[in-house]
Amino acid sequence: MPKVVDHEERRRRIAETLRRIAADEGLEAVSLGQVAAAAGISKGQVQHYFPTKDAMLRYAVRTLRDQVERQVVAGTAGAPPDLRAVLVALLPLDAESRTEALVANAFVWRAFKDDEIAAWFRTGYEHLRAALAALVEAEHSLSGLDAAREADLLLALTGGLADAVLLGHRSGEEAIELIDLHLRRLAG
Amino acid sequence: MPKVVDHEERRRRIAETLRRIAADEGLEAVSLGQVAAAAGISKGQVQHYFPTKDAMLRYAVRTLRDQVERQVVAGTAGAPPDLRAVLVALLPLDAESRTEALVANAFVWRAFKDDEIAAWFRTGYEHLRAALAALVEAEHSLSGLDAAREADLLLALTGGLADAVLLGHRSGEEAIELIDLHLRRLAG
DNA sequence: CGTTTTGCGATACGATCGGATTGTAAAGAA
DNA sequence: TTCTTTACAATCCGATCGTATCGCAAAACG
Repeated sequence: MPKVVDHEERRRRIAETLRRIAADEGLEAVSLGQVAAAAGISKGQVQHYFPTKDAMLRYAVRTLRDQVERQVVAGTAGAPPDLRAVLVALLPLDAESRTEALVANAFVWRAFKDDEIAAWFRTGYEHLRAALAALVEAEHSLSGLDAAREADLLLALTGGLADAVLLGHRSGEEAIELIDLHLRRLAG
Repeated sequence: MPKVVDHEERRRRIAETLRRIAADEGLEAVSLGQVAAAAGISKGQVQHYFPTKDAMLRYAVRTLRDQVERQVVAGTAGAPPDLRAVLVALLPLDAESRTEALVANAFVWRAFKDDEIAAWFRTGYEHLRAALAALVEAEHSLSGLDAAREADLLLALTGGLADAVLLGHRSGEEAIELIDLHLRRLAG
């Protein structure tokens, strides 16, 4: 065998390039040639690591979810689990999370045609839902509330705010204020 | 001059076909050939009414917004202006509004690359925001609230719920229940 | 009636797509 | 060393894309 290479590392680098293109120019700008050129490698090499374009897209989605989860964990690290901090961490406030949100949104609508991508988004949604419900339950100021239902509400609200921020309809500060307004009302 | 034709009517028919394809198979499946074939006309005729593909897409967005506004008005017609009814009308509950929501979502991300489309979405958002604020203000059970802020909250919440319903994460009934939960809390 | 204008079908063009094929250099295995 | 396998580059293929162009029939206008 020739050069010993870390296959997973190559795939990760290609997927990162793919996501950068998807965030910058849209998912429809993602092609084998574009990805290869942007990654500084040949089309053949891309094909060597991904049998088809769909496989490449699926891999990019899979590793994106890992990245988002890491981002949320990092955004709330050090402190005790705090409901507000998690919600704020879900907003696209810095360039990095903005890129992630853009890519996620670009991929979401592929889920309608690709069951595997749909499954990734569904489990991601369920994880987040469960985590939020647990945080609601743990918050002493929110005792007496239906945690699952409030988690659904918070998830929808934060998702809508994230879209509004992403599209420039609201600023990040406004979104945080609205989250605080809602939480204040929850607490009584 | 030959056959007297209603240009606007032709364009409307083409735009409708385009939106149907976008909803069924995604925006990337929209091509001149596909639209022409689905509309039962020739590629040349499509070109005759739209100089470029972008012009066609922009027209489709413009008329979509009119359609959505008509839908919301129709969904709340006859009755006095009712905040809850408007919010529910924004959810993709039937096949028609589901298609509209799908198309709108497919187009939203084009707004990043097309300032004209971005402007259409922005004004649509502002209209909706103003309308909701007026309804909040009019609702006697909600007196004493910051109408503009509550409208933002409601818009984000409903938007997030609409996405969740569209993606199959929540059912329409669940979404309505969550809206009611929020409204009940608003009312005190 | 003839001229001009318009609606629109047909087709050609160059670019780009995803994917398949082929060639080749490098490096362990024999 | 020789053989085999792997990493990857280069190129080709057929399909499809958006757009441009050509041609012609129909109809209002002189």
